Amino acid sequence: MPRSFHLGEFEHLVLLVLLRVGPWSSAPVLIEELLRHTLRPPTRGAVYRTLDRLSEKGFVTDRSEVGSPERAGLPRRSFRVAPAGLRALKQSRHLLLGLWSGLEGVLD
Amino acid sequence: MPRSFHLGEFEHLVLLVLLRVGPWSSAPVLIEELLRHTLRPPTRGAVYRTLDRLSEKGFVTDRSEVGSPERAGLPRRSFRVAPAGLRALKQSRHLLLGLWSGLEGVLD
DNA sequence: GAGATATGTCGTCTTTGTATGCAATCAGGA
DNA sequence: TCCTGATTGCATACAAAGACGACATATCTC
Repeated sequence: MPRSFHLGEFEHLVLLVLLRVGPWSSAPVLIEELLRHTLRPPTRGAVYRTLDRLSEKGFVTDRSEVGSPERAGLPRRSFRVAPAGLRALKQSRHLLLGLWSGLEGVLD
Repeated sequence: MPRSFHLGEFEHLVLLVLLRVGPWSSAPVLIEELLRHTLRPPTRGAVYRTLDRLSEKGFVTDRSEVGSPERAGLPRRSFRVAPAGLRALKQSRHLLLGLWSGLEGVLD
């Protein structure tokens, strides 16, 4: 997939979930949302790795907040979908919608 | 993703395309259809490997026809989506539709 | 402090994705 | 019939993605 922008399956999910929960969310929040939608509980390691990769690709922007102990358990790292990430999401969506078109009956 | 049924990104595409082109299609036909929908030209090797894996997982059924030289260049191996494959496709679709819901404006 | 809980990192392994190249098959013409 | 080139199937090798689990660090409560 060296073709620059192809999202892996899990990368796709993580990116989508990040878009849902909103800008500057932390990994635990993403994990919680993932759990709500899929039944599989992803390990934190998997999520962080994926976020790293998405970050390297420029699909998400991340920032670390060191000195803001506002509330209990405040995360140090938060993420948001970058423009390129949004583009990739749109692209995947269009592709799938196109492939599904005409199969509505078969696929429920 | 050892979780039995998770489709990889490309596996998903190949399975979907197989569903589109119809039961007992050959790899070249799938490749052609893939080209029509995605802009990336997958190599034959990639498609065959993916079909092998889908077959191992029970998502596609394949058969080899040896003695049917009906027409020019008739393929020897053809594939169809197995029930488990259809289930996996439905599942992926439901998941994505769920994650997209509410984001229509953002994702076009 | 001390213990419990929450958060982030990393090494390692398995699974997927991709490219390359060889072997077999087949069509069509010399 | 025997080349020749195109098509098809597959093995091999390797890169990227996904997953797990152990470890480290922080934070809260007491």
